[in-house]
Amino acid sequence: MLTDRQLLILQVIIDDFIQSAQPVGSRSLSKKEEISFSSATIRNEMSDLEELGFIEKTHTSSGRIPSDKGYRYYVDHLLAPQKLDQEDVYKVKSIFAERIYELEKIVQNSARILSELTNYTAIALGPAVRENKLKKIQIIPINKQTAVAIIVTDSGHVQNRMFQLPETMDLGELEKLANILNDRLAGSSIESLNDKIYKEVALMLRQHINNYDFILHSIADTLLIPSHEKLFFGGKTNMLSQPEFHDFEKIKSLMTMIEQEDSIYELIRKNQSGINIKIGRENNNTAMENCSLITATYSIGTEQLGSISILGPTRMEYSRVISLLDYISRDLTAVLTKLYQGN
Amino acid sequence: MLTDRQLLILQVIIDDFIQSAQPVGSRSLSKKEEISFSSATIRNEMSDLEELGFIEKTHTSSGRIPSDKGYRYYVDHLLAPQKLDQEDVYKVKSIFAERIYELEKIVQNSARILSELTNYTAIALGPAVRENKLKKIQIIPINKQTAVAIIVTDSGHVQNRMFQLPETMDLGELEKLANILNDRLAGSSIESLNDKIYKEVALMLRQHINNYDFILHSIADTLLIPSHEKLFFGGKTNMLSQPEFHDFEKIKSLMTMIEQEDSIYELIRKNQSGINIKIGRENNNTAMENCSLITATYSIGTEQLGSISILGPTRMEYSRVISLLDYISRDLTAVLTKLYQGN
DNA sequence: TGTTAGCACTCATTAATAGCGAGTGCTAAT
DNA sequence: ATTAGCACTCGCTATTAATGAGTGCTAACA
Repeated sequence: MLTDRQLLILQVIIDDFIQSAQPVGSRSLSKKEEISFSSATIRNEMSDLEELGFIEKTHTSSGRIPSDKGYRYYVDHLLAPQKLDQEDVYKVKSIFAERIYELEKIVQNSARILSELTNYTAIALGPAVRENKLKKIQIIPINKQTAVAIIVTDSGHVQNRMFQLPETMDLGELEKLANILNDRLAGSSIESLNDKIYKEVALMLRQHINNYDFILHSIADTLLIPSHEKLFFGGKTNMLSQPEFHDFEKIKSLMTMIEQEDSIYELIRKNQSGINIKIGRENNNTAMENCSLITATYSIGTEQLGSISILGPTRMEYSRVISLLDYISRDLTAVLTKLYQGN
Repeated sequence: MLTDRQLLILQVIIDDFIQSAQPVGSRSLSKKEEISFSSATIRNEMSDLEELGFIEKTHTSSGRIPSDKGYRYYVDHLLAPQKLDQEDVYKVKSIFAERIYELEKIVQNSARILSELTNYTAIALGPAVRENKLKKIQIIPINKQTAVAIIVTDSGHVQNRMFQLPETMDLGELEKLANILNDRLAGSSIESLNDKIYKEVALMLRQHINNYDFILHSIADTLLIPSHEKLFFGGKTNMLSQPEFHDFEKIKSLMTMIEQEDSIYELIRKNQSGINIKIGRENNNTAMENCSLITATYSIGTEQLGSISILGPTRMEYSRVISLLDYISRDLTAVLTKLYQGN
């Protein structure tokens, strides 16, 4: 167990390093007003803290920097929740100022604002449509060979895809097709559609529609949900300004990873509701070794919809970011719940 | 006018620099097999070429590098069109291998493949919907207060937006609204819709729809086309690997510009059909000082739809990039024309 | 007269060197 | 238990010198 003095020193080291990005030495620590003992005492304590794994040296005679473990302890035990100042609150509120009814736009806005507020990179995972219910399927012929299928969910999400028509299909038959699909599938969850088409609708189609086999797969494909929800980014290039990324290999691997939606999705996928914090190597990703990721989820009622994350250096302003994320996600949840609860 | 020998030297300097990214000196030039005169002679010629503005020195005793003007001359007069090798052709063909009916996906694919083939950044400007004709407007109520309007064009493009309903609006009335809109607007170009709604449809709506004024603007907004077509990117981070961008300020301003869709749009907006080449400062953008942009347009029939560009360092493989872009854009135009011509 | 050999000069780059300063660990005195 | 003191480490910066790839200019040559 750490003594009070060790805690104090750890906290001051981390606060200082977050601010300066420079290793913190015993002498400069001893000058701080919070600290009333000599640099020699601090050196002894730092030596212990290092042995315990909370801080590290960059070389034998350097000052100390926090380790992942140090940040973890800081985040779990030492963090004083920061009050947002008026300007922050004002900016966050502006996300909801416009009357926007599309979830995606709101979420996208949140990412942008958040990145501006923090100067880090914001990543928002768009609302899941998996559990949305099908409102309506429209099939609209474009020309003799092609038609576009449009599905609309009960949250107003629209998704569409073109497919090829069999030669012989006429308008009446297309309409019949759409009717059957709507009769059978309206109200079903989006994620179940593809399944249901084969299990419950196929037979019906076979009876009523010519060229049934030709069109079945096209339709089924159309109803498939994308492998993951949309990702929205804000401040993708902000990390270029962080001193820890003034190293070409580091920035390159990070930027390349950010461009790869799959790996980003992998990073932010599983999150319990509330605030989730992954520090440095906890992210299990070499490109993220010097980064922390803080994620907050948003919901409608109790149903978790998506998440908003901040990606910053491990030397991140945890307190501020957590406060902001917490605030935004609560607001987002409240607004969305009010808008969409109990359709 | 340049002598043949000067042309030869200019060409060899540029070819060498494109390959090596290092200033080219007289001695190393004299060793090339194409060149059969002494380094002293070359120095004299280079001195002239510099005076004429085709090449530059990085410092008083350095080798020469091509200037923007040098590249421009090279591109306009010296470029030998390069034959694509089998592998390139194969990869380009793969863009069209899948049976995809959505223009946007094809264009997006082109950008990705092109960036992989060149290791530069590819930017595709999606198909313009401005001149598409309206196929159908659908209005689908989501709940008591909101509905989603969906418009479909004759090319299968779908665009949708949610809007708020007046309290008193019932289903029948919504349907009536949709019918009026379809009657009046089907077949009109997308860019004219917003206008027409106010000029030609407003009166009709006023007569038949309660709360006409409430809904008019919502509908009109929905029919507004976005300020510019979609942009698709490939290889956004490729420029990080170019030696000319191993400078933090440069890479930062370039990446930041790439993230700003507006400025990218500004760069690639106006292009005559065919291949367009902008070298370095010709782009009129400080972040692009060390970049060239080569753009090819694609069309359906003779109607220009969009463009595909390659953004690379001024020291770019012009010959190869031009060949690739030319090839892809022709293919794209051919495929699209075949698919969509004369709906 | 166009070409080339030769030479003095420039400048980026690299390696070696030294001094500075911020830091440490350890020891001994308080 | 705390602290003053001291030797030591190491990154950083500046200086210097050597190297080498390049230049421009001049004079000789074909």
